[in-house]
Amino acid sequence: MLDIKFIRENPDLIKQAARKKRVDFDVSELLKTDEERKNLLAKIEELRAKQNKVSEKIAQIKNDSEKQILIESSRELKNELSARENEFKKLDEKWQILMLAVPNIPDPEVPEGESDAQNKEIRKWGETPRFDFSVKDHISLMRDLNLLDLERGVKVSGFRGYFLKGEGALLSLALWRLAFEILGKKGFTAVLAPALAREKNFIGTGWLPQGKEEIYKTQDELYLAGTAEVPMMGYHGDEILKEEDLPVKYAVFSPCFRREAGSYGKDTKGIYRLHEFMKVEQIVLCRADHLESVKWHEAITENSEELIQMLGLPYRVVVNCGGDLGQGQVKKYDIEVWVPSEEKYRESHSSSYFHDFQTRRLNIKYRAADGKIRFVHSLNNTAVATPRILISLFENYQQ
RNA sequence: GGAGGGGUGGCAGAGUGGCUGAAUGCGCCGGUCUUGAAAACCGGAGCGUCCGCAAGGGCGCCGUGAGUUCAAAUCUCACCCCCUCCGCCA
Repeated sequence: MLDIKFIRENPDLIKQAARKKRVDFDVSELLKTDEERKNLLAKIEELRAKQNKVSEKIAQIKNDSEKQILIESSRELKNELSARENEFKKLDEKWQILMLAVPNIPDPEVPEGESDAQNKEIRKWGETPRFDFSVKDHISLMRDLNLLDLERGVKVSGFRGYFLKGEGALLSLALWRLAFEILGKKGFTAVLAPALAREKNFIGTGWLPQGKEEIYKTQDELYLAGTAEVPMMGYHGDEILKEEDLPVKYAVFSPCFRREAGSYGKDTKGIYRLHEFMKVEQIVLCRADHLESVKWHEAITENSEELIQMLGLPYRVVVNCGGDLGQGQVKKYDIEVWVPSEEKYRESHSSSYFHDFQTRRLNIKYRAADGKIRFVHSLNNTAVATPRILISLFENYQQ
């Protein structure tokens, strides 16, 4: 969500943002609705002011017949008011829907492009390994060592189901622990978060309403989060933080659930794309300052690079193009690790910042040093996601 | 699953239809006193939004939403959450 005042003053920026993000959004419709809404609200408030004055008089007057006359006139006001209020309710609903669809403004450094194919590499680390034998993929490597059971995974869990066993299971635990270790040293608080969360957390983070197809819904009006970003951002919802407590930094572990609705044919083999996986996520809430956001964006990206470097995996960092950005994201880096069986770098981490797009929806503020209350800025990045990272780990180190 | 109690400002806690945006206490901010502090005393202070250069003013906000009423923190209904007891349970 953006500030309506900002939208009123900068409709062209919104227009450009929608174009760059390849989002279909009509600012002029929002502005028209906003204008109507504002005018109607002014009218309603005027009527209420009158109503309040009359009410006050009624309370004071003793004379019964005079009182009756006032009550009669108040009744008329009431009728007019409720008609206007009904009108307003419809208009406001439309306004809300449009407001939730407004894309955040991408950073000028975000490259033009339709999809991840146009993401731009900004740096590379490590040598891609050369093998003097024919390379196996992670599926056969892990299956041969009895660390992964996809067949029984599907039997039990359905399409994209899996079991990790033995050292495959233990290695996963070790990776989460390593992520907590590295981030703990940098002042991140370790958190185990629920994956089951209320709808408002999904709207707040921008996963809903647009991503409806991607999310599992339970029969109790709760949803399964696709990332710990959802519960962890909701954690401070409706709070006013102290400036001296910023930045707030969390390393959050949670299971992650994704329907993968738009990718039925994609990555159907192995453990790259799953309905259920585990992840340690970095979450940062910082002061409402662009440079502060940029600083932390670089920092959380480097944290993940540090982890990948410790694992000795060749990787590259790309800056995502406009068409590959989420609605709320200002800028995003993906880290892609080398997958020998595909001879490609593939996404393992995703690092983005949002300015106050999420915190405005979630109502997360802080009292700044000047006494003003502002929305904090939010950022997040993967620390490590399993089992996906295992693909590179097994394939790059095969002998 | 059953029975009961409750959600009010940073916190505690009054308030059962108009004089209540809300008593009181604690905490917070400013001042007096003091070498300095504490105590005491005096004063101040909610959030959002709209109009306005400003001073100021309008509207909304007592868990959420709907309703009754000329008028709702206060009455009615639904929902959410918390607490106590019983049952079940990793």
